[in-house]
Amino acid sequence: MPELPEVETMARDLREKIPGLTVEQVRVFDARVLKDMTAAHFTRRMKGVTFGAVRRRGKGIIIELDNGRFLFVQVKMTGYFVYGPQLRVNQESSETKVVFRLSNGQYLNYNDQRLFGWLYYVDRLDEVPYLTTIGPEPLESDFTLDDFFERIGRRVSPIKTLLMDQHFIAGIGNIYASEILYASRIHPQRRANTLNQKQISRLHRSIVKILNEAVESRGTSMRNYRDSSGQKGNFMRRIKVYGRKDRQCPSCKQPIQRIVQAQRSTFFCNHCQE
DNA sequence: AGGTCGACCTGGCAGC
DNA sequence: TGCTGCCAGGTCGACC
Repeated sequence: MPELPEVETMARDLREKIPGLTVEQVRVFDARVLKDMTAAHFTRRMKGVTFGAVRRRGKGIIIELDNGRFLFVQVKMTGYFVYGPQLRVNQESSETKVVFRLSNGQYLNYNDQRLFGWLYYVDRLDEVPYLTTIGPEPLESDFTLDDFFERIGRRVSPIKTLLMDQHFIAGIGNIYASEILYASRIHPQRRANTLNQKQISRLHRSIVKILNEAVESRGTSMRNYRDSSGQKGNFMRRIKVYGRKDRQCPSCKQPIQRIVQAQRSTFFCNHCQE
């Protein structure tokens, strides 16, 4: 899915567009995206509600509602929003699962090809297990080197796997884990507790730098990802290793390697990363 | 406690 | 042209 930078882009786009707008009509095309709720129930709850503040936590989008409730969205691998005028029926994407008609005459579609994503309608955010268990936000001030250093030293799992563990740190997924480790010159199979102080410091700096740059670029579009206007993210151009097996390392010109860790592809340079 | 693996889904693409 | 198998920005729960 969309990782932190892509979800941040989605949240920022929604924040520009939907606060203050009221839901006039809801159409559910596939109720499998609704968490613990039938289409009828969801429609009844959402109709007449006005959207409030929008924010991101980890890879989730939190939308406040004027009735004190929340819409929480986990887009997982292929979920995304489309905002704009109504599409004619035969132009509507087969990926469109839920459509909200808004009080300004515009439409907000939730699309999701693989149906892994979820829309939660909840009374309180602590009803969402994901939100109560995920780790620190890497772009917030409480993501300090001291704390990171202290926690990383207690973990024995390979560093790539650990970076993707949302309980350890929120928001990093498969693309940025590879990119961050390349920038840090750390081998993805290194056990977390074997990293020295210098490496941990480089890793901490790279996490913040890469994620910030990717947010500035409105994310990465390898395949499916699009923003709510249908545009691709621009960080693709700055990808150094992800998806580039057998291509040259930008630094040493050796071929990029692909391995599988925890059932996910990892890309790295065996020469530059140790 | 912490790690690994299958399950949840659809669709694009390479190879035969 | 099929067909098969592999691959895909994620997370949860069952198992060791």
